Amino acid sequence: MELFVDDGFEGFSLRTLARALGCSHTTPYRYFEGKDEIFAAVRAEGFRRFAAALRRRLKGTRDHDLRLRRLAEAYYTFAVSEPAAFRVIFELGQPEAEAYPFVREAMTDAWGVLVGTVTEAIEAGVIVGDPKVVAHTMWSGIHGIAALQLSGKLLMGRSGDQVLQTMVDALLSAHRPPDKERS
Amino acid sequence: MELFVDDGFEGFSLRTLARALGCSHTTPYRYFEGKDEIFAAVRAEGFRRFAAALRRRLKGTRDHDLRLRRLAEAYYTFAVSEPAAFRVIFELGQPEAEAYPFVREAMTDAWGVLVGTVTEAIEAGVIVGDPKVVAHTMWSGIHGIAALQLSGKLLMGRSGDQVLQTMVDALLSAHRPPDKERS
DNA sequence: CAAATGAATTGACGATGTTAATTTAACACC
DNA sequence: GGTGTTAAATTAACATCGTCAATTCATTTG
Repeated sequence: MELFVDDGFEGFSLRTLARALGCSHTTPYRYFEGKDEIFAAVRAEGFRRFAAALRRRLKGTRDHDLRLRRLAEAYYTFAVSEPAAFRVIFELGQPEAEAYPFVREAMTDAWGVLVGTVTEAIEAGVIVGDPKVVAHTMWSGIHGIAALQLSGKLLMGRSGDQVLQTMVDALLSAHRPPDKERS
Repeated sequence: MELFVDDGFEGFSLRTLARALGCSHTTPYRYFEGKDEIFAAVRAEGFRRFAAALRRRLKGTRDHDLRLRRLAEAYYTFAVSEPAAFRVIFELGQPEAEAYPFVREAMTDAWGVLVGTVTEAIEAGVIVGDPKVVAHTMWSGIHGIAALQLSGKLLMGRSGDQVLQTMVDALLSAHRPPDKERS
């Protein structure tokens, strides 16, 4: 994953990887079937780091509203603090990589954190709606901010925090129960 | 851009392009300085199509609320109906491509449609807030849905429309003026 | 027609992903 | 300790890629 930070995304090569590892350029073929699987392995690792970062930020927080806010914050923070991992995970247009089962597994695990937190908040009555739809809406909102930030299209790169705050407030207030108390 | 649809994103090669054009593999060098500039040209074209699609959908609509909804719809529709162009535009992690002035130009033009429509709606009193922040928030929300849809992570690929509807409703209702009439 | 200029092609170089053949290392067994 | 077997790593080679230099072809100009 370090090679992605240095050489960018396209410039990644097995041979420089092998050079960095101190072995010959075909040694990785003994452990992976080719570049695609190495790619997939890095992707899976990215998903694992992502899920771990989300869970870490959630740990110890009981209040559902705060959990949702912290989840959004962790999502965005992960994107800007580990851009290489975020890119590897969310880069558009590599549908074949998810064919590897261990990538799908790591992906659904990370996704489970997001959808699970939303579902718990709905069950607790903090917000209302179809868990899947609400989860995907919130996730999409945060993801869009992170994605545009990473490609340098968000406010010319400055202060994504304010946009994030606006987004979270809007999404939460739109899904408040009509006129109930939180249990 | 067709080659991106067929061969994916990484598999694009100048030589197959030349083969498809019926010329030799170095002929493009007479018109472009290299692969990067060809890439940038395709990117600029993508931005132009994007801006054109947005303007086309906006044409003839006066009501600001409807304009914002149609803009969001056009954004999403463009992503799913022209995924190759959308990828070329919004793929993460190619900051060097925007160095070409004609790419920046096409990008700021497309961006102007989005920020302009939001600004007009704010000036008309339909929604409130800092134009830049509101525009980026709405854009991010729609963009996130489109991006996740394209990478197959949105509701397992089905029914992004419901998520889009939820998102737009949430973002619009959150920015309504406190208790005023629309002028 | 000759000269000169622009356009297109060929040839070559280093680098990449991948496969096949070859060498090196490690280990059980008589 | 020597032997056969298996795993691991290396070397060699191939097709392809982006790019540059030299060359050929075409077209216009005087």
